[in-house]
Amino acid sequence: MPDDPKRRGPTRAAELTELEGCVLGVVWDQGPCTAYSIRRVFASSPSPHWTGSAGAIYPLVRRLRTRGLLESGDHPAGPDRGQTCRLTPRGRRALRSWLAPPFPDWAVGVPVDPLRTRLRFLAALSPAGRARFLGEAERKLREHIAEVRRDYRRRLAESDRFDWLMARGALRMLRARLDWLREVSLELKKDPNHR
Amino acid sequence: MPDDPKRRGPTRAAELTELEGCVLGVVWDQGPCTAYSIRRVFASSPSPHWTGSAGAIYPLVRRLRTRGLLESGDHPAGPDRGQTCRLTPRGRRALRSWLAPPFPDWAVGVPVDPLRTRLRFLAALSPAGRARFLGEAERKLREHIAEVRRDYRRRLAESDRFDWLMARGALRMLRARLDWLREVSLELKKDPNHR
DNA sequence: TGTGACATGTAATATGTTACATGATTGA
DNA sequence: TCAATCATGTAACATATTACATGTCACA
Repeated sequence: MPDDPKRRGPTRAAELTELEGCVLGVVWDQGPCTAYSIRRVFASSPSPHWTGSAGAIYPLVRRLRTRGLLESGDHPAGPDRGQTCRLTPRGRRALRSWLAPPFPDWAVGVPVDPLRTRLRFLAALSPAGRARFLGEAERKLREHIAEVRRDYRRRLAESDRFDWLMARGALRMLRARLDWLREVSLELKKDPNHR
Repeated sequence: MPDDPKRRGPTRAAELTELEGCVLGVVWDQGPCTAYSIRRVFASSPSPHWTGSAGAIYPLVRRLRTRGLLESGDHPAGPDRGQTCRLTPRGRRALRSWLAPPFPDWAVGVPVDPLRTRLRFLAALSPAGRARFLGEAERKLREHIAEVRRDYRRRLAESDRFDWLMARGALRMLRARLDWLREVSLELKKDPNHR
């Protein structure tokens, strides 16, 4: 194999992974906070991409501390209750450089979509199975859109402008998927048995 | 932490990861083929999500063989040149059940978008930095759309209907992102300094 | 005969998940 | 006081990446 086509790394010393960038962003956003409160942000976010599992966050925060991007302060409820962390100047620079252009190619590339992935192999199902696939996908997608909308409305009060814009982006994405599913349905109805 | 909010597993014995499902799909699609040819499919796919690295594919194929989802045959160029693999009946069932509803929630949820992720923290940049972010993102996104379109046209001859539908989906996704970026730009122009 | 592409793998490494362990706090 | 929840972690595990180690084949 050419052994190079889409390399992601090696992570230069100064570079951040997505999760590291997000964690710095959360700390920047919240001000001094504990690892646990960072976890809660991920756990309560509507995106299922990261669970904010303890085994991810605690070691990661330690790593960022070691690299001098976070520094610790005392916990407001007493020093024996763990530590809060806040951005160092270097951490702030790292956040900005993760955030800002130039973007890696994969960040701009086609986003991964598990439904699209599966559709590639849809011909492996019977025509009836294909119809079920599309029906179920459309149903769950509509449900999910409604849920995102609700969540977004519920958070309107606390959310700033960028939260709002993110939600708009997520909804645009979901609607594009839904439109696409309907297009696929129409296409398959024309000729359900065609491979 | 509630220690449960978005659990992904534990992978039941019969379940497949995304990559495993895709590999079964590729084998189903291509008929008997070698691990190397599976790698090539991933490496040449326009999606950057998996590199099809040797260290991922070879052990994975072995795993699927052990689980009885793939079985090996002789290599057409001689038995000392490795083995081809093809789906067993169980493998075919596994593929169909990975493919078909019910879908896991995260498969229908908002797709991950690194640009959207970053935008959440855009307020950490200066107003000029924000403008650069949006300009660069839009530029690279347009470039990428053109590239996907070219790739799609180039493959038109060899591609079946589902390839075509996948490409349509990818383009819809990319266009939705582009429209969103333009919406964000307009929004920020109204009031560039507002946090 | 040697150079580069093709092909098959393994090893070291990194990262994230689940599951578990532990202690403090709260409240019925 | 006992259970549930909050909070902080660690351990075992799975999986994917990069980088490396080989071997074969075409062909100049």
